[in-house]
Amino acid sequence: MKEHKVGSIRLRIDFSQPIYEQILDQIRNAIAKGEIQLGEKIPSVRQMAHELKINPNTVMRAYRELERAGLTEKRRGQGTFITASDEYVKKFKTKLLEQYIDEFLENIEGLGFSWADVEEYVCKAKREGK
Amino acid sequence: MKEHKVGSIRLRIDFSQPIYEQILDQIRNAIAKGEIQLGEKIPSVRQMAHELKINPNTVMRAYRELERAGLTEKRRGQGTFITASDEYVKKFKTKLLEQYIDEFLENIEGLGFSWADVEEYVCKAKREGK
DNA sequence: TAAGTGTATTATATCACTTAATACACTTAA
DNA sequence: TTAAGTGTATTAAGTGATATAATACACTTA
Repeated sequence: MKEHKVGSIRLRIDFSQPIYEQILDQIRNAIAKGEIQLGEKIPSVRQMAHELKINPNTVMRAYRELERAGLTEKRRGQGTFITASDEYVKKFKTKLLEQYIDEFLENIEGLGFSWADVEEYVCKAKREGK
Repeated sequence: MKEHKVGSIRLRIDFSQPIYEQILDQIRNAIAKGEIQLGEKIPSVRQMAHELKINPNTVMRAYRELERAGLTEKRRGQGTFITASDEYVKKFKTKLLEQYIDEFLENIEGLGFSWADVEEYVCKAKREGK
């Protein structure tokens, strides 16, 4: 449960999930939230590995997935950069939201709650969360 | 992605998750949905293992977790039974719902959508889902 | 007593994840 | 040209979770 700041990126790594997945998720979310500027260079594989005290291969895997998602672009000898498309990030955020919603609806489906019940609990959770 | 019917329980087992977790989740949900009667005897470890063509130890693990969650009660020489408390199931369902809601809110937090936006997408997903 | 329960143990196999060491290709700046 | 810093690739090994296998024990019921 350590909190690191690598470059402009805040990362919380624990043992709940694979490390590469945590890095992937958190950078992805940071992009969606606008915490990382479009076009910005993110820390190199080696620097990230060094600061998080993990293996470069693990960072590599996270970065590879980021590129597969179309969120970053790598330039040999220069580094890894956030894909500079506002439009794409917007689409990506929407896709993320819809994915989370589908997952949520699937989870609660058949639990026997009316939608009014669900809404009430959501409101309660929102009040308590903040 | 095979569909089995063991006793009164429908089970879909695939390779997306650990087998014991799928059994656990699906029996838990079946209880919450009322698809399994309270007090009912569920298939024995051996029968379940035989029908799903998996190892008894794997079934055991699922059943152990079910008991840890307070949903079942085992009687040596007799079998495993659903805990006969309507009240407890009700509490359990509420806890499940709240857990799913928390997870959902945490996921979408900071994506930059207003709550009105989220509600709109939820409505859309509900229409398309059914 | 026999058959059917849950339980426990030990051993083995497989896979995902992670680390480690090393080498190569490319870019930039001194 | 050279050195340092990039991403990339490969091979090997270690670890833990998951699953299987074989076997034995304790209990309940018919």
